[in-house]
Amino acid sequence: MRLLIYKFLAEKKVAVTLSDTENAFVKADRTTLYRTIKTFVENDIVHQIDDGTGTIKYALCEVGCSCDIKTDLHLHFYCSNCNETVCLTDHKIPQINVPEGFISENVNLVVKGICNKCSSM
Amino acid sequence: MRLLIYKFLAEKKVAVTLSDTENAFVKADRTTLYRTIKTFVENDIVHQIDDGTGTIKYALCEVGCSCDIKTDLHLHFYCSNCNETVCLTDHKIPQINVPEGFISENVNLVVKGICNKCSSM
DNA sequence: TATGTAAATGCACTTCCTTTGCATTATTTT
DNA sequence: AAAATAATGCAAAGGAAGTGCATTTACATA
Repeated sequence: MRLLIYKFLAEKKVAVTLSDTENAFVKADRTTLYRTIKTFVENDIVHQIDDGTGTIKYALCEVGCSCDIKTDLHLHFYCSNCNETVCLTDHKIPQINVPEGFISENVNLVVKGICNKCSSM
Repeated sequence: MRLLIYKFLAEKKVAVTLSDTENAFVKADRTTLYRTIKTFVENDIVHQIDDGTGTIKYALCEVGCSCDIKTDLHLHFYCSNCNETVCLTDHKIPQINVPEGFISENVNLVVKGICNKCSSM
């Protein structure tokens, strides 16, 4: 099961929701998928993305990704046309300055707009 | 009613959820608050913040804010200790480069960590 | 091979939040 | 004052995340 889900995520180029996975695996129960992905997340195999749509999306981490805040934070692009979220893994998040007293532990950067596929149509 | 809600938002220094507002106005109905805030959002009086907690938060726009992508996008800081989200209006979001073909319309940047209040305790 | 233990699965249910439909009440306009 | 428009409240729907428990499957070891 886990292998199947892993494969599914690997084939998808975009981040998927739990429902997406559910639709892909009609036979399996929602809970199984939920917990499997949760296991993946806990083991840094996939990362969660909150793209502002209200539903969490998941995507495989890059090869060699350690989910480390300093090196592995890339930005995500949410297309408001096709509703897909892609990982722009080559685009690391720039250094963000926070005021005195604030300690930053994590950064989430989502760019919303039209993706390359939709803009070329 | 709208004036009251506006005042409430103005007094709050942090972004609030719908529930927060609900607790502040026990007499008013949830729907009224919801719709009022929605109206505010549509008229660029407040902006929505998705800080990754799963519940949308709202905060007044700055004076003179036109919710314009080029000038008014500031970053938000979510404190994982006190669960509060503050607008760092002085910290504009840096220029984000997206690949060829992508058209960016909006940028959402949330830094997660410990806020100044909590770090000094 | 039998069997005991741990992990994985499925079902049902709960909870939380957002959103909408509809009837009622208030407010404005003519 | 009557008509039109807007605002409110109640109820309920809808979506999604998460949990408890029982059952099944897999695995290791005696």
